[in-house]
Amino acid sequence: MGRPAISEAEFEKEQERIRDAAQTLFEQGGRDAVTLRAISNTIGSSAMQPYRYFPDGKEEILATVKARAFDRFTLHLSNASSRDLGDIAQLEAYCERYVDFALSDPSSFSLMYEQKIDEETKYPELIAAETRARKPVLDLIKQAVETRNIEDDAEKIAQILWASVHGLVMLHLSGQLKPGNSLKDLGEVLAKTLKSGLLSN
Amino acid sequence: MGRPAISEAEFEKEQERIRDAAQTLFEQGGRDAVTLRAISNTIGSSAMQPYRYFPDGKEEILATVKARAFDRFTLHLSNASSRDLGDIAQLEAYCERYVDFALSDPSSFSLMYEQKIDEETKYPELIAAETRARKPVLDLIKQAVETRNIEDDAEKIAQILWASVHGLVMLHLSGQLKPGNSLKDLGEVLAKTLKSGLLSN
DNA sequence: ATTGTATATTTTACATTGTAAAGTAAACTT
DNA sequence: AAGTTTACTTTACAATGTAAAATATACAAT
Repeated sequence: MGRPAISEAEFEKEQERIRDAAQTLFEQGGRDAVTLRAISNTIGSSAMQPYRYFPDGKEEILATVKARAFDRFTLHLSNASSRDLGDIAQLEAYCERYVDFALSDPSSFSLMYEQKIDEETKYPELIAAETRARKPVLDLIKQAVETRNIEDDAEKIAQILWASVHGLVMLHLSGQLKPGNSLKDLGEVLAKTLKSGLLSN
Repeated sequence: MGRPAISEAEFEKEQERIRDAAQTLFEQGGRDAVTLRAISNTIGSSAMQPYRYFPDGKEEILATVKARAFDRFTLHLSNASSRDLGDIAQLEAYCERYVDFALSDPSSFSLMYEQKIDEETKYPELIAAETRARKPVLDLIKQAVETRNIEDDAEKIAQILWASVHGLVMLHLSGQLKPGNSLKDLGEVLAKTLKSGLLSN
């Protein structure tokens, strides 16, 4: 009795339409362009419609856009692994890919790493997506650490490598690197320094 | 002829009251608590009053709050330099101070490094303030590079050191470091790695 | 067929925000 | 006393997120 509830598949399809709309708006006009009215306008519905599919409203919608950006990031990074390279060369390739992504889609990158308090606990999917992105690098490092008898914890090494590149990119994106030194140059110096630092243990 | 214009000193005093109000609001309730009505309420004026002293409105007011946060950061870092320590030990002290600051006032730190497009060109004072914070570290590194005949560019080294610590802290603040490894531990591994990497050249 | 009811969607309404524009007050000169 | 310039307030408005109410829809039961 009553109007039939839509199927789960349809529900998810509708979620996807909303997320697509939000993402397009984000790409075209940045964060501020993502409003519920703009989204609903795009999908041809009332302003309240998105709430049916994302009860938390705008915050939740943006979280899914973020998660998707992380997925693109993961994919982009995974293209860096060429099995025929040595582990160090592979790590360097990851580093380059990381920078590539941030430069090719800086607004997505900024969105991914913007800091909303407690968002990570509210949307664990975000943390999961970020972890997925980092995993290949971690695995590679674990393997390298084993091969080379490096004494440090592989996980810690992975995190500091990731964090170093991350910091470089973040400072670049917020315009706080000295203009003279390109990101590429600095990345090379960083890679060289970390490499010799790790191998000399 | 006409009501007398207030003196420059008074103008700046009024700016300071507004900035103080904004800063207090920020400290107590985060970014969202900083509204023009809350500010004007605090200083006992109409909502439009702040515009007299900051024509660009909210954005400009927040930029001054940011700049002041950078100044506090600079001060905090400057307390790290003990002349009786070696250069490496001093660098490690800076690193520790950096982390300290971010952990003791994470919301200010986030504000300082949040990414508003084109803000740096609109408010060059912000970039200047960030440069001031970094300068002691840069000087120290320049000196160390000279002393030790390291071949790399001191400026580049300074930037990658700064960026590495920055990245570590940023990831920590956005909850994206594995919970197991404390920031302190990772900072030590990072410091050790960079140190041996730089000195082995 | 009509009525009832559960679900889906829209309409309406409201509080909050930044800020433009118009209005008012104050203090000086003439 | 009148005029003018500066400081400040009041009013007004558009945009936004979203709660609450209203409506539409599609089935079941009678």
